[in-house]
Amino acid sequence: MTAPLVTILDDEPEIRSMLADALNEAGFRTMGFGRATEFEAALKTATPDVCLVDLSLPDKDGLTLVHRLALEQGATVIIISGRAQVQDRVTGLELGADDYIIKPFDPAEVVARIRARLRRGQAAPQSGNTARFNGWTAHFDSYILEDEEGVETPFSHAEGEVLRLFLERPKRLISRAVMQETLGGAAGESFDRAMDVRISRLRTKLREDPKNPRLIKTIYGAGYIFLGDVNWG
Amino acid sequence: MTAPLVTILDDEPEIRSMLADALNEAGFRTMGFGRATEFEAALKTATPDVCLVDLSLPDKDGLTLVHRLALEQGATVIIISGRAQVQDRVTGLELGADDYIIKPFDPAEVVARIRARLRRGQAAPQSGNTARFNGWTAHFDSYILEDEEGVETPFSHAEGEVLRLFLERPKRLISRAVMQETLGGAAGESFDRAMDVRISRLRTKLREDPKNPRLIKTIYGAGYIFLGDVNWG
DNA sequence: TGCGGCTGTTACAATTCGTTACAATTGGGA
DNA sequence: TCCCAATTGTAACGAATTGTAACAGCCGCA
Repeated sequence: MTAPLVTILDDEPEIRSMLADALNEAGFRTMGFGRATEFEAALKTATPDVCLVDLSLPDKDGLTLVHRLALEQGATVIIISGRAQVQDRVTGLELGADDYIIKPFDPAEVVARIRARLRRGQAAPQSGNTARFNGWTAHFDSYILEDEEGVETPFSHAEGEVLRLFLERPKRLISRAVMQETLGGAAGESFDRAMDVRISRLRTKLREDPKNPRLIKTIYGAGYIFLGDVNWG
Repeated sequence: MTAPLVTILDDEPEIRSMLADALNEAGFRTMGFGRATEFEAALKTATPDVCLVDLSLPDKDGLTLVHRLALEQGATVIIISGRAQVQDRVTGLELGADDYIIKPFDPAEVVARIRARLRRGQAAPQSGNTARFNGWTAHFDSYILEDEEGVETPFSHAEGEVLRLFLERPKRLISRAVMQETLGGAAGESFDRAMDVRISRLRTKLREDPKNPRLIKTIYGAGYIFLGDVNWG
């Protein structure tokens, strides 16, 4: 599967390259344009998944362009603008933009917002759905745990909740209380043994030696620590 | 069609009423809550289209709640927060929020952003009667499901309803209740097994491995998630 | 009228997951 | 060091949920 394509339409070269760098690093493909006419020409051959558009363009009215993009192309459009008035934002969104980001912005936020848009429809580049650790690969979108040799073991929803919690906080103590709250939600108070059973089942799938756990370590009287080296994405 | 339902979870009554007023005027139905527990109780009977959530709640961690909402309920979640740091916004969005609005905000912008989200959700069915996903092509006008190699399998009306529902809301949890409502209409409570049978038949046509479904995933006790990368058109 | 496809119902099998019971482990104090 | 109570691991059980094969009614059509 190819990485999603993000187009950047902004007349300032520094902003273009800043965005392109951040997006490339996050696993997107990018194309940058300084003028609306160039951009429109490129649209005839490429079909971007997301269009970042600066409203203040030298050669064209940005809002009209956004409107056309949203309406005709059905593309995901995110406006980037120096105009911070509420009225500007409202009209931008009403005209069909999916988001409105104000300059100056942090590239990390732009990436996060693009991912949030893509998550709802098309494929995001493995944004938060896959984690690698100590030879294992956990696929949270397909609920599959993958071996070093590629052997696949499915895991259930409940097991996934526990695993995700561990992978989000590696090498830190996770107290029993925190677990209870994160997982059980409004669960019953007294029957916290369900927690232990979930962990036990997860350990089985991870082929942990009970006497010598390498990944999920129990801290007597406190909670658990996940010891893997986690890499998301 | 009834007006979309927006829930407001914020511990400040003035903010709740300000949002509720603006949203009602814009034609939405609203429900307000001051505590996470009340809100969670209400979720058992109501299915909101959009959830506005303030992160600083008196009785619960807002981020965890957002994560659960997005993951398990499949709801559109918009965070409203006083925390303006980029890192806060990024984590909020990564945890599944669809948008992140910073206090103080203008109600008009909130309305515009909610509309932008809902527009996306409803635009999909309009955009065509053919959908591509993971090597398959579904033709809803001719009731034909097409293989990577062009092999055609007809599907029935009932199967098409389920498939369309999935393709319109990919990668989101679709609760059993929502399915029931969208499909069966005024179906009886006790005979909801028809749902399961429809899904089973659809799975067969999609050649899913029952032990290891890659497209239609069951979430025990909650509903289903369609995992394909959908492209309408 | 008979046939065939579609779809809901039913029944039973499989799965998930919490609960329980009991075994194993830990750590503090006698 | 040994003992004991608290804590944790996990096998086994069972209730709830889900999968699906088989059956039956319905409808359109030749």
